[in-house]
Amino acid sequence: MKTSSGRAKGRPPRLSKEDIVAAARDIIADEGAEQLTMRRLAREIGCTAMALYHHFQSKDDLLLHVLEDVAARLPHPVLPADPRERLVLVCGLMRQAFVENPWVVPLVARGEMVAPSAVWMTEEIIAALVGCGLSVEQAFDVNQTIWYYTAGQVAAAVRQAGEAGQKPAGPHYLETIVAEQGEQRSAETMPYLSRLAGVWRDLEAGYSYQRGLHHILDGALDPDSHPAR
Amino acid sequence: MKTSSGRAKGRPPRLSKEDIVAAARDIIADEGAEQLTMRRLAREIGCTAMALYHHFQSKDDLLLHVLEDVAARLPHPVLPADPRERLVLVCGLMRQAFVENPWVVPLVARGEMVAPSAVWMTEEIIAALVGCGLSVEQAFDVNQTIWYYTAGQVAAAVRQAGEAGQKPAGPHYLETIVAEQGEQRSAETMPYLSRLAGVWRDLEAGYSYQRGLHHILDGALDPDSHPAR
DNA sequence: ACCTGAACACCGTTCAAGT
DNA sequence: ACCTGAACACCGTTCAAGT
Repeated sequence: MKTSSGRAKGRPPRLSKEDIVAAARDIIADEGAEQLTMRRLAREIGCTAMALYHHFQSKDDLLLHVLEDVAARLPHPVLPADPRERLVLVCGLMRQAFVENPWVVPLVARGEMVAPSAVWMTEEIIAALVGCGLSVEQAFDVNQTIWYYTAGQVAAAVRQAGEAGQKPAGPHYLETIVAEQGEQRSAETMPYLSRLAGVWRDLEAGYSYQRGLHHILDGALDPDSHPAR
Repeated sequence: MKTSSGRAKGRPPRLSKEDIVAAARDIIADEGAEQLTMRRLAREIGCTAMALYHHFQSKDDLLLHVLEDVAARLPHPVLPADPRERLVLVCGLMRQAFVENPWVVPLVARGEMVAPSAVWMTEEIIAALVGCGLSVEQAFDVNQTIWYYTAGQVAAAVRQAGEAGQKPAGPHYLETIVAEQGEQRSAETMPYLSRLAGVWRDLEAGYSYQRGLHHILDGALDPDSHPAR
């Protein structure tokens, strides 16, 4: 019942916010966020770029709506009772959501944009941390730590996935550095890195987000690790 | 003795790579990385934008040289003998370097650019982790975890610092959400976040990178946390 | 070899005008 | 109220030409 007062005035809209958001979402999904420009979006919809500004204040405003649209479609499964299991599962869902929507990572990491439909994850994480025996303040702290870790890990994972798409994965920069300054000298100045250079990519591929998360939880849930503040 | 063979041919260069890099570094330091454009840089130096392309393949190539220049100027103090103390100190230096040069965060986090002059930090971290009793493979893993955490934390810290500069720090988005859907309903659907919304910024300001790092180390250096792989 | 001038193919956004 | 057309103020980069 949104027809506020009397009948609608003026020209009836040909474009709806929902349609524009949906079209933007499709372009990002199909061709990546870099391909989403106001002109490109307008071409897809069949209007001029300027018509979009009648529905959204700016491109950022539009992106905020796309973000909320994506967040509203995220899975919200039933969670296990054990708080630590809940924690690992929700963090995994959060990470998965970012991996599948890599364009939101820089926006959300910079803290400029947030989707109301996704805050339940943070609520669950803090609640589960409290369930593990932390105070609310401690839970806030650990939630931050987890978030920073997750954001950084996803950024790196997205990068690797992007690289895998195009090039035949040339030599890692560490190999280049070792090659440039010579193996002899490299082994002296950076013994570990010169050994690891060749297998760096393999080790990277074997990295487990969940294992790292468990390390953080092991350290953060230890009662001794939280002095009175 | 780089004058390879015979005397120099052609027109003597008016611009040097070093001068261009220095000018670019100054612009970024004074006005931020967003202000560095090829045209702006050329104006500063007193040439056309196109002249720059005779010294660098692209803007990215130029940025790579600026990055290396910055990395080469980072402090490299004597480190304590105790491996855990070394770890915390080197990570602090790394974080500090990023906080003081926020423009490198997205570049390095995406893994596209790396400065040879800064790899000693990674070498020290891995060596210290081995000194704490880990295998090289385990040390690699934990180094990744630390790196992800650091990258994410710095990105957030830089954001906050940027916000503090301009606006009088409007309400946090959590407060906005709570206000929009009502305190009553918010307290039901997200009890912890509705309680934390008002003090979120204060808690954020009280977050300690070092404390989070210690949590990670506590968990990761525990012998039980590394099953055979 | 080193640098210039003009141009290409883009951006997000403003603003006056049309229906 | 809704949309168009032209324009503004930018980008990074290419390419032929000058010295």
